[in-house]
Amino acid sequence: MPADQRPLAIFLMGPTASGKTALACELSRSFPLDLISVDSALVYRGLDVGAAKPDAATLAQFPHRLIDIRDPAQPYSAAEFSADALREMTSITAAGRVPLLVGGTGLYFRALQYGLSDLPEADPELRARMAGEAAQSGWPALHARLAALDAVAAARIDPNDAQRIQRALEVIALTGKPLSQQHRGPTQRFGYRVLKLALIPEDRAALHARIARRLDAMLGAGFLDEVRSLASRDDLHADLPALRAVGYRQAWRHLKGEYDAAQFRDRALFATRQLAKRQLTWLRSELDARVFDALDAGFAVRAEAALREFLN
RNA sequence: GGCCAGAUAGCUCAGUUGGUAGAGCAGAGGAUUGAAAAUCCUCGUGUCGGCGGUUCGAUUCCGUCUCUGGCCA
Repeated sequence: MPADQRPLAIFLMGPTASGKTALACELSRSFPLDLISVDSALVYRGLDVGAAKPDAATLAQFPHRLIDIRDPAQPYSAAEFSADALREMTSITAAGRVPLLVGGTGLYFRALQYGLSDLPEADPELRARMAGEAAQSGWPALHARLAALDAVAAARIDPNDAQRIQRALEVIALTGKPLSQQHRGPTQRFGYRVLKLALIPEDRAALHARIARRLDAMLGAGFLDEVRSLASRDDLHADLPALRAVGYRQAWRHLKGEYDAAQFRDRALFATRQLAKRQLTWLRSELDARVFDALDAGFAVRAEAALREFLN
């Protein structure tokens, strides 16, 4: 069997508040790495403090690609990420360096590595129409319609899962073909030989404590002012993906008077912990990843050793 | 000190005309094809505050004690 000639790439994955950014910067001191962010919230300009975006000084010293590439009024998507990341990886590799993809968005990592089916992008008008219908008759009714058009997809999608029912119907409307009959992803294998590093905190309670400390730090660093300034724009609203991000959604409702300060903090905390849990679920399915305990001192040294071995 | 109202799942509470109890939130696990920090699914035995009494049987009724609110002194 011939040696694997594909260029190298590194994935650094972990839940929120696990220390991914710090490790990525640390590693890029010692190796010829260029960083690409894999994060559905960091793409938006103006989501800084509350999204735990690396600060300007850090970004100046360790540039991350795919941060601040979108206005919050404009939704981004996994498909766009996949194309953008591939393009950045190509350019990094061409420069003789190694891309390090760091982030916590499981679907983005998957879309990048395994591809998505060749499907049409979201159609806002169509979605608005379906949402209006659902408000009248309920999502289970639309699910029933989906069952008639695409039984396989309907069996997989829960009658209450508005988002997936909507997408499945949208694909049929736009292509005339059921979602379940569109094959998934490019058949060729991924163009990079990947080392996956997973930062998984073993001690959940300790992760929760870190999340709480970080939220309080965000609040002290002007998180609410940041959201106030977003709220002052008249082209932004609560249904945009950027403003549904953890913390922002709760801050928005607080500023609208729905939650008092204490409720806001509690709900933001809950939402962040729930995010971390879902991220960990993604990570457990990454069977070929090298796992490091993010809360264990010395994980950086071991990650570095793994990287050195991989790059040589 | 007196009167009244509470005391039930980690939290907020519902309920049992007496047959040992259930919601929301939190938490855990899972799914994940252009919104993914999204969206959805599954998971609830807890001295029903303590001790006595009545009863076949008390978390439920009665007494008493403790604690927490409120009102009156």
